[in-house]
Amino acid sequence: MIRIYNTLTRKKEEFETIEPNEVRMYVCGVTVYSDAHVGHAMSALVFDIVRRYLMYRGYDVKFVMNFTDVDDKIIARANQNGDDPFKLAQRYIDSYAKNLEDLNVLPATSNPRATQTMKQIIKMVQELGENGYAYAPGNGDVYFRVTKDKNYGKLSGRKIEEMQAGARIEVGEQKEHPMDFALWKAAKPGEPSWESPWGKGRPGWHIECSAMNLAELGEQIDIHGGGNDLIFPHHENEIAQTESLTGKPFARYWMHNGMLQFGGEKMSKSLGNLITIDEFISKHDADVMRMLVLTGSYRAPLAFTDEAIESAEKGLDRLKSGLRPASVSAKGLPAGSAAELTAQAASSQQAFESAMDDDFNTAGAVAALFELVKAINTTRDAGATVEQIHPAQTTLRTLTGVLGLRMQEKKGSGDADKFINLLLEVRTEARKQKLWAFSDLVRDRLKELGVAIEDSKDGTTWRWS
RNA sequence: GGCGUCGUGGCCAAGUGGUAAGGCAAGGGUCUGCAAAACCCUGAACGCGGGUUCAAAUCCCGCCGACGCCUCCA
Repeated sequence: MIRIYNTLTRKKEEFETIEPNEVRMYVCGVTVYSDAHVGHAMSALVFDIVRRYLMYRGYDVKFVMNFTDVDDKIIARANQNGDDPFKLAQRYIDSYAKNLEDLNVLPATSNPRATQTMKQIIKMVQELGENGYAYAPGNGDVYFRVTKDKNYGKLSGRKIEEMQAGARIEVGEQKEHPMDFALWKAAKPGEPSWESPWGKGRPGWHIECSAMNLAELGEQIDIHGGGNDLIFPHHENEIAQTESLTGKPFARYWMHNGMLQFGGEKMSKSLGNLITIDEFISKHDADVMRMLVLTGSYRAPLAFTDEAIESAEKGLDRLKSGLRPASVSAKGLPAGSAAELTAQAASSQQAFESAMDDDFNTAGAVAALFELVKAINTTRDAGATVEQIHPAQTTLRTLTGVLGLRMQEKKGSGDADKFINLLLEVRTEARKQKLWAFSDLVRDRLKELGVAIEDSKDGTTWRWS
């Protein structure tokens, strides 16, 4: 039984889907006006891991992630560059899609966009108006009437009366209540706009997610995810809009990931303390970013430091060490000893599952994998054959795959292989003649070129490092 | 100020009532010409103060501290 921490109830709850064996899942994507940073990567990775695990557990997962492709910041950025806002958004959508692919994030079942959901958005705003939850003061804006919604604040644990201190009304807005928020915004000159019953305008930020959910997944979904900075106001407002319209509970489980910390603070565009996904990928294997997320806890803040990155990198190497083949000249172990390893693999798998079942405790799951790696390595060292460690390695490969790790050894160009092998042949000959200085020189120089050599009694092996 | 998350060895981090996982780093060892890798061994860690209990890192109260949200934000 899977248990999930639900932001709505502030408790871990048993996971029960609306439809048997089917999970309807929606994750808030990004507003596409600049390059995505590693904080976005964290969120994408967290929900990719959730999704992969649910799939492993036999669920058919419908996974929707949106793109906010019309918004103040996109327009501002486009104006600044003399660019077309739609083209700009498309460019960043493409680049984010590439980032996700690099990070080995499974493609969403669908990626709806605000601009392609306009009809449903307008319809929804209209219906909210008919129900008395929305009002149009006549300036072309439409607002949501929070005082009409008795449950407003239930996700973030806030009360309307207590929030008024921080609320403010922008010039030109005509809100009945300071906490009311825009469903539809009148177009200013030169802005992209759509025809609507209230004149030319564009949607407010929150309504698009409500409309896309409704269009893609229906009135009720199982899991709604996003960063915890979206709890208020974004998700609170989504709930208000959707539930005011349908009269049904919207999402069963609200999941929120913690923020990536950089220099003790949240990494964010407004603080400017960010590292883009492209930058990270250019320096590290994408698995390293995933490993960083896996060794932490998805709901807690994650420190993005050089030390943490290095630790993740080393941990990843260690996991990979479990996949190295046994020596072909290994003598083999008695059947009983080999069976012990297979039994260890089964119990590691159980430990992995019970950790993951408990609110996707990836740190505990990875620990189970490390124990499996140790068992494999020990058995290999003891002289097991390739076949004897193979079943355990298959388990390791499967479970790291559930976490979305690629576990690929680094590769150089294939052309180099034969020259490296030749060089090592020469070096082996030199070692026979005890030409240590020469042998070490070859090793050191290859190391500088990224080729790591390991001598053992069975011969010399090498790999890209 | 309000809401929330959290404080476990040098660092990251699991565990949430019954003798404290795991990874990284450190030290020692096996193997090796030397390295590397792997393996073995070592390490007086539960923020502070009360309380409940036979028993608390784990529950309750108070305090201190960190971070997030309360305004666009994954």
